[in-house]
Amino acid sequence: MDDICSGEGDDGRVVRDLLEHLGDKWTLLVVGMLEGGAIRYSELKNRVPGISQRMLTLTLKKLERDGLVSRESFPEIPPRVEYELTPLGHTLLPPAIAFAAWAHDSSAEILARRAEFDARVTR
Amino acid sequence: MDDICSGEGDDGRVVRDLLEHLGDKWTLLVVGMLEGGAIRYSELKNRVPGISQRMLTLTLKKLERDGLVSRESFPEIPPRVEYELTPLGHTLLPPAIAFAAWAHDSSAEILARRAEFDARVTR
DNA sequence: CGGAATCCGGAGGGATACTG
DNA sequence: CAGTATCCCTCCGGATTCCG
Repeated sequence: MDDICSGEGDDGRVVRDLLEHLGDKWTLLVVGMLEGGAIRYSELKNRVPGISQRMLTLTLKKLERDGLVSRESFPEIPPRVEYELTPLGHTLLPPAIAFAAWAHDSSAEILARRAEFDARVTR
Repeated sequence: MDDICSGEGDDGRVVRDLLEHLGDKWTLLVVGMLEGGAIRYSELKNRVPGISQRMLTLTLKKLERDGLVSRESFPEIPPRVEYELTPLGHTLLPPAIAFAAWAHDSSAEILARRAEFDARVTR
């Protein structure tokens, strides 16, 4: 398909940028966690195991900047901030889920192939 | 969906690893270029604009190790090496294309939101 | 032609401490 | 609680050179 490939034109560039953009260590995980609806910062942090405050904040800000996630802060004590997928953000869900499903379904075979390959090379 | 999320269990770990694995700078692009069938190293390098020899080699080796790509070298002069998606590799194509299509369709709106956001913050 | 090996700068990202 | 600010270090990945 040309969408993935095309080396020429601004279009290809943008697509590549987005791919790289979403492909970082945390973005897809965070998006996945937002599937269920609005959720607050600390809850998000709990559900994405291993993420640091710094990375969670940066990831959310990036997503907010791109219009994929909306942020609402409630001036209470203690403070509460909720994040939610925007309509645009929701459109990302199907491809992301398809991707995750593929990874889930293929992981066993991939691990097997990997072990096979390593055994062949190590010897 | 649990597939993207689940923090517990080896399963979640593997999926996350694969996501991170495929999410690097070049892997998806290379897979996309292989859609059309077997293709040789230099041709691949031409079609993935901006990739270095090092990264192309590393990416291909990683894909080969995971059983997504097969490598066949022809002992000729000059040497020729062809890469091709394995059946397992082909199963990655649909999700990857869905992803690229999303990026393609959404890029305009994302760029708009980004500009909007930046204007709001910069002021 | 198709790599492998080496060098190297800089971004990515973790840990920690502080603030409103 | 929800961040921000700093430090610091790993390792990704580009450029270059060498080999079969």
